Amino acid sequence: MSYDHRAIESKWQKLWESQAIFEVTEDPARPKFYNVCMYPYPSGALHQGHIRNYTFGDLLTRYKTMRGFNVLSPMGWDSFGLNAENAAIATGVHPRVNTENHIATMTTLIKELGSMYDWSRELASHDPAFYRWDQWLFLELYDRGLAYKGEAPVNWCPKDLTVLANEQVIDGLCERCDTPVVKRNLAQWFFKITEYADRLLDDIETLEHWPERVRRMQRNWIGRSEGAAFTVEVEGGGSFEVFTTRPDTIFGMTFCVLAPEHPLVSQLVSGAEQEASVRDYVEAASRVSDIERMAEGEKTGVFTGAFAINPVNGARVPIYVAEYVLMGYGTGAIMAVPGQDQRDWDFATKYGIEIIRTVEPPADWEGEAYLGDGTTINSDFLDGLDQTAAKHRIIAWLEDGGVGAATVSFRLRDWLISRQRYWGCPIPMVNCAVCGLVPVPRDQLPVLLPDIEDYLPRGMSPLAADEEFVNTTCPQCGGPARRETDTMDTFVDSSWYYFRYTDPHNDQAIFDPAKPAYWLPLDQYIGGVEHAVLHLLYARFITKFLYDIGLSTVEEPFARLFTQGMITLGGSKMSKTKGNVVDPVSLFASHGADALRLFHLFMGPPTDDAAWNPNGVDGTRRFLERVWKTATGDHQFSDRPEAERDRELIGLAHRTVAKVTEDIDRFHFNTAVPALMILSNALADYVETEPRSAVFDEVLRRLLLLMAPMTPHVAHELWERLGHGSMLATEPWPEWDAALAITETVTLIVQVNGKVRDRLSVAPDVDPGEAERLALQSEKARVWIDGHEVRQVISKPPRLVNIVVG
RNA sequence: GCCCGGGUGGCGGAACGGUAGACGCGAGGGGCUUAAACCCCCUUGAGCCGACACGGCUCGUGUGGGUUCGAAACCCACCCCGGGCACCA
Repeated sequence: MSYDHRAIESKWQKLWESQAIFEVTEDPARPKFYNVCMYPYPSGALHQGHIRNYTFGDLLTRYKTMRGFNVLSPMGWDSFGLNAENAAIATGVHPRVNTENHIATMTTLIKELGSMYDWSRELASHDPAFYRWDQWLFLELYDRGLAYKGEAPVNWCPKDLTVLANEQVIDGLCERCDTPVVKRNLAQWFFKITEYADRLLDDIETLEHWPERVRRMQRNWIGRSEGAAFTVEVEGGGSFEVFTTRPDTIFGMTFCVLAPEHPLVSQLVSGAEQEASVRDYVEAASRVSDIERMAEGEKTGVFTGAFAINPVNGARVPIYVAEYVLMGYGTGAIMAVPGQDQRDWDFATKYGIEIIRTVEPPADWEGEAYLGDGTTINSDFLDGLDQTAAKHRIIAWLEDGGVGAATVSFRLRDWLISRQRYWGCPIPMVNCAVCGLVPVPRDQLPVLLPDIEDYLPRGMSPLAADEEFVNTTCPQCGGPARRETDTMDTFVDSSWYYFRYTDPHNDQAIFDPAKPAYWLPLDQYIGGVEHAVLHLLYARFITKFLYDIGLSTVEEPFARLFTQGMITLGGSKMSKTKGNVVDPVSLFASHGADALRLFHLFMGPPTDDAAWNPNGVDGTRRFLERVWKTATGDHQFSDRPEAERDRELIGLAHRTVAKVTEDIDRFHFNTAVPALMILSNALADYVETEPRSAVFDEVLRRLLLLMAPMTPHVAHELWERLGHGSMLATEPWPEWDAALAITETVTLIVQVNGKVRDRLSVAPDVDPGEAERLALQSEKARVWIDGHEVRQVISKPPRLVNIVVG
């Protein structure tokens, strides 16, 4: 190999760092560009996904810097969380020790990639200087009723012995350990994200530079549905609320269903002959995990013995308890309309319940429940109306009678933030026997996470065993009190860390609002698509909250979101469990960081999953070798018609600048790289022997400028060796001249009936008549034209002439 | 079931409705070398015609239709792969 990547990479990494090129402050004179790669969990290893992420991010940092932006690109650590704690349980080493070792290792590796950050702003969520403000944020939410403790059926992972947010349950399984999740009634801390549901949904429309896929996933997740809620009286006393999206079908309600967890159930059956069977059913339902519930194909349920009164016509209908109604959605109770709902149809059929159609199905309808539009029937004063009119009419009727109202239901639940685990941010609350729940005063923050010996989860936070931590005095009455021992979900940390980057060392406030006022929103946020609904939704929520309390000038934190694809090998995601990991760090040693970076840019569209090619980095290294050889060789220029050849090469250089610029701007890195290869190959062909020419120097200069953000070490080294005194990283990005970018000749395609029959070389500005004449004269085309009538000639000079013959 | 993406050589992938397969990997052949590696050159969608060579023809972007002078791209139907959501009332 002709260049020593180890030597030049470490040389330039040191220079960039010592010259603090990527350390920035607010500068109103320049346009800002706030660029963040999602901060990593410090696992201790750098995998290909990280490399891909940071290569894209660094490319942008460097590119935007060259384009004159004031670029902030910080780095930090998502350093709380279950992984470190589980590792601690396995090894006995304190999570802090492990975490901090991992951070040190990963910092070194990230620097070896040549990826540049403003390290003066580094933060870590396990640092009390950071999590102190998690606690402060919690108190702000608490003061406004947006953080609350409530008993609710929660997702419980029996293996990790902790609760999970809805978003952390995948197909009924714990997202970390794939254990089936069960429901438990527990007192837990929640953030009231549902209060923001409408704004979170509506503002998705403003996120025009987000991938449509992520926007759709968030819309889905929030799951807004419009309908009506109304009260159903129970015969003999009592009532319950139901929610429906189809109030127009109310006359078809032939039974009602309560969720097994519905609070009215036990009251309804108390003393009834059905009491035992209903209690058995509810008991059985509570024992199975959601995944088992879903696996049940057939709907099951049990009659309560009670009857409800349909408010619209006084009909007496049976009340059932059935698993297919979920306590977690709507009101946990439904009016069942088997004629217009397939689930209700199935249930009614199984239990012999009456079915009334209230919407006229099409004449040829052979299905069961009819969900489509039609004329309303069997519905008294709604008869003859279409669905929209019927909905309006019935809602007005419900409202007039004080029975119900139009309402909106969300699939989104409040965000459950408490975790019964050790390695997280303590919740800053105390329980006083006299005063109840009392917030820790802000001047007593942070509530420090104590060092403990035993992190084994026992269904309560390990902190509960630390008497010294737990026992405290009540901030209100001074009497004895006990601290909250749950810690916060790590997604609380990540929902605001990008604010903290703008003022990372502030020990008086979470940040000075003037700082994010300058930097936010993020101009680019880059990370994996797996965060589409978790982190990205929570972060939007917290930003809106910070906006509401006057700390943020923006309601949406991420102006542009880029979600990168995964790296796959042998058809599946690279992962330790699959055993198909290619360690990127060994490639630093063998091929160098530049070659690895370039391959990540080259391997395919950045949004798509990309298959790892074991020989790919060989290829990009070969390219860099050729550039090196071309740039450093002693060249002679042979006799040739110089002017024309020079113009061609200059033209290509200008076209390449245009193409690479455009491709970077639209994140098409995989097509920018080939453009560089073509230019460098042309340059290599151009040189034969010495001495250098001005054209060669100019084209090479441009090539190195274009390479600077992609393969910064090689580009900087060659830049220096060619005698440029400046630092390449701060050189302005090259411009291009459209006049020079023009080619001498272009290929004119001659088609006959749409088939290519000849290719002619013409001037780029050839006029339409001339192009047509040349095409019609083409001998190769004449073979296909002669003997036929020319019916039409489509002339699109200078690229194409299509001759239509009959 | 509903909602999205996507199907192009041996592989990753290019291609404003206008030369399909850029660029790279791999493979084959040749050169360099005592030899190998590196490196350099040539070939590389399929089939066929022609032949010293230049060349030429037909087919070809999941399948079947359609629109168009012209379709990988636009429209309709279907098949397959990937993802998201899902007893959501």
